[in-house]
Amino acid sequence: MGLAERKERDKLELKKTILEAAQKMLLAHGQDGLSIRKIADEIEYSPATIYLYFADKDAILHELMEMGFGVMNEYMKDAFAQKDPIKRIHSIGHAYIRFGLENKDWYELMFNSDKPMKHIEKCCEDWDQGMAMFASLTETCRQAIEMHKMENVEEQILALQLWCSVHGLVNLALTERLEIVQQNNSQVLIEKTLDAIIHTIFKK
Amino acid sequence: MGLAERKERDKLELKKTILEAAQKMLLAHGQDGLSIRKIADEIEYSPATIYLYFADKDAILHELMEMGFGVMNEYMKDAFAQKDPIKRIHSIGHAYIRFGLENKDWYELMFNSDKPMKHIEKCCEDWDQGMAMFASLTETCRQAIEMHKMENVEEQILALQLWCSVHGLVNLALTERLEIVQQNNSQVLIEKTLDAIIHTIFKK
DNA sequence: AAATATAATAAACAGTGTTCAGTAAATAAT
DNA sequence: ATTATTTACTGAACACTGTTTATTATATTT
Repeated sequence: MGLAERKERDKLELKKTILEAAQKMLLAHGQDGLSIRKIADEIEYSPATIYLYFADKDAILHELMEMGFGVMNEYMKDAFAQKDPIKRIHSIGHAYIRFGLENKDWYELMFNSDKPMKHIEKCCEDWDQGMAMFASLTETCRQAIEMHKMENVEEQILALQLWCSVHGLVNLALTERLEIVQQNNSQVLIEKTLDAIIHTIFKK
Repeated sequence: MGLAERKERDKLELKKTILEAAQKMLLAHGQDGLSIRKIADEIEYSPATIYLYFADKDAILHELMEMGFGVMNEYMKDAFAQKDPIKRIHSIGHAYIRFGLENKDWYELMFNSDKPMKHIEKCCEDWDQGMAMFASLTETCRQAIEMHKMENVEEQILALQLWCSVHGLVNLALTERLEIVQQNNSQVLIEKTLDAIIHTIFKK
């Protein structure tokens, strides 16, 4: 059955080509500049062909989202490797923010857009990479709580507290709300705020 | 010149009618379901007419955003009236989150969408209501810092720390990221996280 | 009554996601 | 080798979107 297999490979091949064109467009023109017709144009197929490989646009955005987590993991690798849990939290925060600011379109897809989530609902899938990342953060928080002998602190709540802070910070920055409210150098402002967040939690 | 004035009034009248139809659509079907052609249909004018009253769709979304701040102010009124600055911060946080969760489409427009911001840039206007709200929060932080004799805490940074936390929390909830990561009752989770944020900052 | 200014629009342009009937080519069965 | 069937693909249409422009109808001035 070598023939059937080659066929299968060819199908995957075109699917990959579509996704590559989609990624190129996302990075060049953002989610708004990403259209199925333009993808079709780019890969020199008709728009209808794309629907033989993806259920709809949401499905494409979902796959792009998964690719985005791949990019993010690169940013987070070193941070998660840190031994000391509190230093690790600091590094994770920094890496998270840096990823967000440097990859607006990936970030949008992974943490804001409802379109990949719609696909997840439709197909009864999971937001598994997001869940995995949060689980890792929660585990780091557990270690930090243990190490610092913090009382009455739930690891889940602490993890969420950290996540929503950096998530909010990144979003305010990406949507131009920060620089309008405060003319200061945004980069420095963000840095100082992240430091403040972590310091207030783990102050000695 | 009573006639010219009546004309002027009539122009404002139709502008108001357009905005009312737009608001109705926003609340019924969200920003995606809000189209100029549907507004035109609703008010029984041609789409082109709307462009005699608004430069483009961004201008309409910007006016809606301003209306959104009106709605939000209702939510915040009691909170800002609190005497004790720390209780006030708590109340503001609660009111902010409640507003966000109960008014997804307003919130989106005010704090996430780039379209009203594009209009602000184009017309060299200000995000004045957003700035005013942040200024009030900053002033409350100044009072809290003074009262608690907190050292090495900048009011601006503290205000931003609070804002980005609740902003992040609201966004995670509105985009369905919360309930996926954590199956617990989201409402309770949010409540506990807000309490934790404020407790870690102002712990005795 | 004629000239002018105002208000509204029909129609077009260029784009979007998506569906479906139909075609051409490759494979399978006879 | 010829026919039948499956597979891969597409043209064209549908129902939308924001926006512009030339034109028309109405109202106001002269």
